[in-house]
Amino acid sequence: MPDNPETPARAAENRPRLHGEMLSTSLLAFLKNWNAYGYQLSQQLAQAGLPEFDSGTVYRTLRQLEKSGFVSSCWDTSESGPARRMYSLTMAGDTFLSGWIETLQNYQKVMQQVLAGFIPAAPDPTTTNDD
Amino acid sequence: MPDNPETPARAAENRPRLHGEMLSTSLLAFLKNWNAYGYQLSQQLAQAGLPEFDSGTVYRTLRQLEKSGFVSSCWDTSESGPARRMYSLTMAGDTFLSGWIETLQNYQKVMQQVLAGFIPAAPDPTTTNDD
DNA sequence: TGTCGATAGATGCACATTACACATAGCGGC
DNA sequence: GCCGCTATGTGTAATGTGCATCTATCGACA
Repeated sequence: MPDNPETPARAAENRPRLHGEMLSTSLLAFLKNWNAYGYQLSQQLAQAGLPEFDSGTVYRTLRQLEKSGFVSSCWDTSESGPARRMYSLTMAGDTFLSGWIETLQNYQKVMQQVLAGFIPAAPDPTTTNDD
Repeated sequence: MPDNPETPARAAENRPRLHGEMLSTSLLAFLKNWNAYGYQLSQQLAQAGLPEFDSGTVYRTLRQLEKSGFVSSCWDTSESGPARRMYSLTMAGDTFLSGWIETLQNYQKVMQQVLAGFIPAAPDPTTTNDD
C-alpha cells in the first residue's frame, strides 16, 4: 500500500493530464489546415475541451517543433498589436502527424481490448494462473 | 526554417512515441482485469503493438503508480526463478483510468474534428483571414 | 503624460520524467 | 564455475514541464 500519497506525482491529482506528445500533436493538428500563432493556438486548445496547457510550454513546444522541422514560422506584423509568429505545418510535420494518428488509434484500440478483456495478461511460460 | 535538424529532438525520428501518461495508463489498463508483474507487463506492451518502452522505465513507472496509490504490489515467490512483484489495480487506479479514457476519447475526437476541418483555427477578433 | 490591461512571445528556475547503461539475484544447462 | 535467461532495480545525463517573471505593442482613460 502507498505509505505516502503526498508524493509529487502530479498524476495523483483528480484531473488526468495528457501532456508531452499530446500537446505537440494537437498543435500539429490545428496547423494541418490553417496557419496560426502561439497565442491563438493556446486559446484553441482550451476551447477545444482539452485540458489547459501552460502558455509558456505551448510557445516552447512550438519552437521545438520548428527545430525538429515539423513547422515553420515567420513574423506577421500586418495587424495592429504585438508581432505574431505565424506557424505553418511542413511536409515532415504532416508525415509525423499521420504516423501519430496511426499510433494513437492503435493505442486506443489496445486500451479498449484490454479493458474489454480481449487481451489476457499472461501468455507467459511459467505462470499458469495469476491472481 | 529549422537551421539545425541535428537537435536532440527525438520527435524527429520516424516513429512517434507515446510516453508519459500513455505508459502509466497502458499499465493500469492491463491491470484492470488481471494481476501481473513488471517483466510480464513490459513484454505485453510490445506484443500489443505499442511502441517498446524501456524496461527500467516500466519498473520505475510501476513504483510511481504505487506511490500514487493507483496500484498495489506484493512479492510472489510461488514460482521458480527470481521473485516477482505482483501488481494489482486499486480503486483509485480504476477511477483514474476511467477519467483518462474520457480524456483520451475527447482528445481523439478533437483531433479528428480538427483534421476534418470542423474546428476553424481562427475565432479571434483581430485576424480576419490567416494564411 | 502616465498607468493600466490585454495581447503576444519568451526565459529562468526548480523539479519531474525518461533513455540508456549497468547492477543484482535466482535458476537451469553444461 | 560459467553463461544465459528471468526479474527487478539504480545512476546519471538529457529532456520536459509548471510557475513566475520579463519584454514589448497597443488602446483606454484620467
